[in-house]
Amino acid sequence: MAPRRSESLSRERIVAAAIEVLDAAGEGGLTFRVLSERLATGPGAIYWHVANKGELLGAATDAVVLAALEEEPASGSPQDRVRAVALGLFDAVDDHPWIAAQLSAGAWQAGTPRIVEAVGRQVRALGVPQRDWFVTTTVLVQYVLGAAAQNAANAQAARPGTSREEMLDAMATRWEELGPDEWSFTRTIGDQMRDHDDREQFLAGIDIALAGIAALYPPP
Amino acid sequence: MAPRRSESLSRERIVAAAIEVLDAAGEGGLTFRVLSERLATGPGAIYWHVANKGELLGAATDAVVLAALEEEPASGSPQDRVRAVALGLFDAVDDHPWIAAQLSAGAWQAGTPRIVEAVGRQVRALGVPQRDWFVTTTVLVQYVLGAAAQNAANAQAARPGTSREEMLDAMATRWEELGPDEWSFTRTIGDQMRDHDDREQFLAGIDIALAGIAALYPPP
DNA sequence: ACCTGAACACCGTTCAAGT
DNA sequence: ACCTGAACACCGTTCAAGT
Repeated sequence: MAPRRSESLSRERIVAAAIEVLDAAGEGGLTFRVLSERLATGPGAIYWHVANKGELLGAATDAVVLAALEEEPASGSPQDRVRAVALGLFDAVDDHPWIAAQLSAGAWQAGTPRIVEAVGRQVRALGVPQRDWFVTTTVLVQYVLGAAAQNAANAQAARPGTSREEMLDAMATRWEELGPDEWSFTRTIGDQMRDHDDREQFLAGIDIALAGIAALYPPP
Repeated sequence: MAPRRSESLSRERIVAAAIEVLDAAGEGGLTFRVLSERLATGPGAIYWHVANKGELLGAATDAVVLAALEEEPASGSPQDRVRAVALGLFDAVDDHPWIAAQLSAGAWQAGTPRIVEAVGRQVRALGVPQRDWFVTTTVLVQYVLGAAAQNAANAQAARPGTSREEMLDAMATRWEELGPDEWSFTRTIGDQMRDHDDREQFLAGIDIALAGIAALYPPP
């Protein structure tokens, strides 16, 4: 059922529709034909408002990231606020897995400064000396975006019909069956991989980074 | 000039040719038609050895990752060996930027266990208690892959004709011109972003993680 | 078993023509 | 200024037919 054309086309309406399509069908499912049908126009019409598919994906990612950052609470310790920003982005990637590729590839797009600002303020509050603000903040942001992206990819990787548990179990079993010498480490962590919780694992990374920052820049 | 068909087709020859095309023309440049022309066959022939484009990209990524890990030295402190593995992957991504998308998306493919093994052995040597081996190793691997991927994306983002310096300078200037209140942090790190070195920045992340591990699991 | 190459069902993007 | 929709130049993938 083609939706009736209530309002005229606009960049915002196009981006909103693109997000719906992406959430429902993934990046491969977003097509100018599908999108224009949903908007009750022709494919060419979209190009009046958006330069190309890449820009459309970028705009959709930005919208999702901005929405995620707005929920960020304005109080708590710097550590807690870093965790809050990180978890907000983690959940956003979880809800919209297609932004993962954009975040790790689209590199420092329009939405990224917001993330930098949100994280950087806590880095400053943590007592990191000014000359290391950029490095420290970037490291945190890179971890958050990179880890969230890889988590989303893992979640997507399951072939339809296979649950997360089945997939983890299969992979853990494969690891446990590796050669004893060449794989002396990997063999032993199969059951930890089977049992782990993605969110906890992600937060453990934040805690390692925060502990490292505290160790390198001890508060007075 | 179409190369003469010296040997018969094989998965290895196809993957090797794919890597050459990818290095020269990027992911968008890899086409079954281009590839088959280079191999002096028809596009259909490739499908006898490779299931589809995704599998081909995965195999190419694996080959590059395995080659990078083989250069890893077998001596040094655990910290230095973590740095060596990390830098090896960083450089591999730098030389073959197209693997970035694979590494952050292809999640735990065939090459990943090797990375886990290489990093995990050092985590073990660092004295991390066994019950935290999986989390700690995964955090390090996620940082390495995520940060390397984002660095590659940044390097690629420059439009042809723009140097890295020009791009960084333009971005730094944009940051410095942001509103004083809303962007009180981001405004101040423009010059650090202008001057930073990608490799050093990447290694700083490793050092923060190692410092965090040392703080959370103090050696006896 | 392995390769050929035409054909299929798509894509993103453009653009003359309309309003 | 904005929209239409046919057309262009591609894709990945399949498959009957060959060797």
